[in-house]
Amino acid sequence: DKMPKLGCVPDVFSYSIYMDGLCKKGEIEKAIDFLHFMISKGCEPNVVTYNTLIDGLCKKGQIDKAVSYVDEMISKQHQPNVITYSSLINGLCKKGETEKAVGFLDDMVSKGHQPNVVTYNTLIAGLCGKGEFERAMSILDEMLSKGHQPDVVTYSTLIDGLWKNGEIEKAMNHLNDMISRGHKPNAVTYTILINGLCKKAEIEKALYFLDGMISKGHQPDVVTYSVIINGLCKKGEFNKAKNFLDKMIYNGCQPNVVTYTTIINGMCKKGEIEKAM
RNA sequence: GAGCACAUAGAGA
Repeated sequence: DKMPKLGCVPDVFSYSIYMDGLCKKGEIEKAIDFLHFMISKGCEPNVVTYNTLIDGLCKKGQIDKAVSYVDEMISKQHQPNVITYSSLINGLCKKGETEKAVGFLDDMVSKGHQPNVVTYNTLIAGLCGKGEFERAMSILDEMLSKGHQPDVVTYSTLIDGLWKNGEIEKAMNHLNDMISRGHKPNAVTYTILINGLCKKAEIEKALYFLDGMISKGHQPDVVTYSVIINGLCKKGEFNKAKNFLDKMIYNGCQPNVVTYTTIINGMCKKGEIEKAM
């Protein structure tokens, strides 16, 4: 609102950034109104503007509406790109509609759009989340055969999915595979492994991996700490859990609502209501 | 010469 008074007018970047803000807040109705608003101000939305809105709709599960905006952008001569398709595929995956998501991938290929590593990762994550590992692996094969190198996200996704499905051997095979291919685990990869070990109550090993990640220069974040605190609480080791809470704060990592809920719940489940208070 | 404008993996209940 103030921009014109300051002698400049918002351009498509400004509008798209604001649009993204509305979408990230989940205010999708406002985002749709905003699309019309910017047009009324004489600013034509571009591919990024549409992608932003389409992703917002997809994240709300409104795939059909998202597709209608794909049609609209096409009618305005804005061709959907790999990000548009990735958003749609992600939306379908998050709804568990992996069948359709695979269909969209085939669709985009047949229309001459090349999926990239994010598109593939999105689909692999969706398939892993549904326990459809066979299909996830066939997508992995497809990306390899097309010359797309899996990245740390691809591998982390597979490791997490397989481990949570009890296929720890296979998960570790992928870990070794990624390392031998020259991809280093990052903080998320380490956290996935630490979580897997904590869930098996193997805290010692988990802490060994924690040391490993720190020595490789990856700082544990609020998720890493929360995972460990959860593992300790589930074993009733509240003093150690409290030590980690202190340690994370000391290390400049702010506990969040999940961290505290983890501790409070852990204590309450073990009848330690006083401590929780 | 200025804008990290949009998509993917990890925690509790």
